[in-house]
Amino acid sequence: MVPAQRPTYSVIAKAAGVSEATVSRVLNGDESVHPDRAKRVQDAVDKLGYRKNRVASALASGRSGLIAVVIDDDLSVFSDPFWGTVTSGVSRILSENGIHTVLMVSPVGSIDGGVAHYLKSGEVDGAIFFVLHSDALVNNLKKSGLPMVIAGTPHSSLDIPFVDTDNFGGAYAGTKHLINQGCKKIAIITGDIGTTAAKQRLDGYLQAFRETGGVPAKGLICEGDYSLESGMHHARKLLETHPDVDGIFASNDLMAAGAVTVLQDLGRLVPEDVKVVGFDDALIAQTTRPALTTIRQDVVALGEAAGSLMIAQLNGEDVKPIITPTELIIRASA
Amino acid sequence: MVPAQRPTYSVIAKAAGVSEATVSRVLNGDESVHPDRAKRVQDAVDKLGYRKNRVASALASGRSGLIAVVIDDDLSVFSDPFWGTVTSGVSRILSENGIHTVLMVSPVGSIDGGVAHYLKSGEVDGAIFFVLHSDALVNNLKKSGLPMVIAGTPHSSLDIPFVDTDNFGGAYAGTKHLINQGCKKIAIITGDIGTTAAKQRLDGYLQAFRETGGVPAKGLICEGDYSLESGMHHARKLLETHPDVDGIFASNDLMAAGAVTVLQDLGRLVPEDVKVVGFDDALIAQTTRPALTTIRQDVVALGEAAGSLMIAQLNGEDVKPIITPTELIIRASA
DNA sequence: ACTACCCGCGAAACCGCTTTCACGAAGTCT
DNA sequence: AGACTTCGTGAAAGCGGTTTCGCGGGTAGT
Repeated sequence: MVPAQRPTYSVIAKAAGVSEATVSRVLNGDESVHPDRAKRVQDAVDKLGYRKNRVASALASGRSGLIAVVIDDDLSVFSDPFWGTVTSGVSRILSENGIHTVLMVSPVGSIDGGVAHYLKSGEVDGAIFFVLHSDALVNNLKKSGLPMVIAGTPHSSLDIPFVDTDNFGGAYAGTKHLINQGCKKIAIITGDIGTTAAKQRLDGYLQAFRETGGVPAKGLICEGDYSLESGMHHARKLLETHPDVDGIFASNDLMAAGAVTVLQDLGRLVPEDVKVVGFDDALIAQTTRPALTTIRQDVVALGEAAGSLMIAQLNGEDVKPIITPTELIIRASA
Repeated sequence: MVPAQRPTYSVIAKAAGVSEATVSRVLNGDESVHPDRAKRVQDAVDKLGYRKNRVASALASGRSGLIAVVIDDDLSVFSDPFWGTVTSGVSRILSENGIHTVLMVSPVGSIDGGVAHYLKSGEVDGAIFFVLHSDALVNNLKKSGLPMVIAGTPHSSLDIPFVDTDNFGGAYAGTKHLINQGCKKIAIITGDIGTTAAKQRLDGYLQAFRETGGVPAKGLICEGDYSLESGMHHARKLLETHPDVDGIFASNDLMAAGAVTVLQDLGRLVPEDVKVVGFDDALIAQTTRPALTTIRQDVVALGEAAGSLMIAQLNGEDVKPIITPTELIIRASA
């Protein structure tokens, strides 16, 4: 069975009695074509079920209609639903705009690796980066003029548009909630402090603290790394150094869950003796007993924001970073 | 800054003192070129850092170098890290073969929707499908000759290559483990029974049961839907109808986690009173307390298998379905 | 030694769309 | 009324590869 040959400009042009150039103009929204002829073209297109050949179009115009989503092939992607969810948000928005998402799961470390070459090669019209351990690549790419969006706050203050959760605000709200619940001695277990998100959450915590007029005692700030184990480890340590701790803000739910487990193992009641707040509203927040009070971030919205920021750039619009709001979800742990 | 113009065939051809046709032949592995000239071309390519323009190549050859990964925009993708992980496995294998992965997160229901059109349009060289609620689309697409791979067992026995976890074997092993641990009354909470995976896991459970000579009592087979809530719901119901249940095999870890939570809430000790086995070895299996004994499936391997099956097809090789093995991971819950 | 093949290679057409350029018609200005 | 713009449009030149076609020389067959 020969797959029905799709019509080309030449066919449409003939059918509409115009030149191929005019067909192209109509199909690309050039206003200067006379409405009558435009309509003739449109009719022919509809009638013949014409669909533009993306590849030919890309070759001629230099625009591929492809956006790369670059994910550092380090960790995260596996086991963490977070990035998958963001990606699907991105993909949805882009495809609504006729743009496809190509996935690059690859080590992003070097300025000069395969990814860098690919992105510079003009095969994609833009790139969205996840999980930045370093700004080096992005910084370098900026010179090439490639439209980019970073998901997560970049380290340095490049003027590259980014989207991020309101880490500061979320942490502030979580800490504030502990304060409002009457906690007097509130610790924080931070995430990997090499990430800006962890720093911002710490800042939110500090801000809430500051407003009470106090300063967190030394030792109440524990540097974790987002893992369950680090949550457990720091909870244990906290109970040794500060047996009177009565509130813990953890920078993610995993660490919060670890902390809860240890607290209970060591005879503390949650939330009666110690209240715990997490961050993310991941699944584990619901399955932990007591269920975790936590800061929900809207991951899909984050992806959609990244997508729309990219679209805006492609349209030559000025773009500003987007910070998506968080929401305090009150459950049983605080 | 003008981005350094990349060299084209014309430049390479001149540098090597051959025609563009010869350059093309060399770069596409045509054996018929004399080794000496081939080497001259190769040297020129290396020296000038030539990289083929994918788009131009696609237009001329009709092969785009793109494979679509089609994910039904229903559920799963969100909250379940599974598909993200498979996708990254696919992506890795494909990119090793110079092929890019384009992501389509979209409703796959209709035979005639946007996805179908896109896939038929020849813009991609093949498609890998995830999560099939219906074989209709795939079945229809088969006629067009598009190379396809299905991740997960298809419903009907199309002769489309697929990759899947050994659902039957895994469930059998999990149930067997419960039996070996001395459980007398073992329930199963199945996944969405509309999926073949759920059916196969149920079959594995039944098989293990059958070998004991017994038949599962009515009401021990609970039809869940892979969600945390359904795990909780059915655990609650089980305790009502069969208070003496002493083993639960859940078709995924999420439901297992839900079941454990409920069991504990209702005063049962896990694993002392009731033993629980999950499936997947997802992150939540490790974070649940007690940590879940579960059936690990190698999700990355699954993705890689899907990728390599696609590569094989593109190379015109004959392909057979791939079933990846599972492994019983014994933790604390059983 | 003469015809029949085969083989490596270059010329050129072609893939389907975009964009520049120039031309004729219509409109504007002095 | 003549000179100068402006505007809509088509012809044609790409975009950067791939592939068909046919040529010339070497090999094989008789």
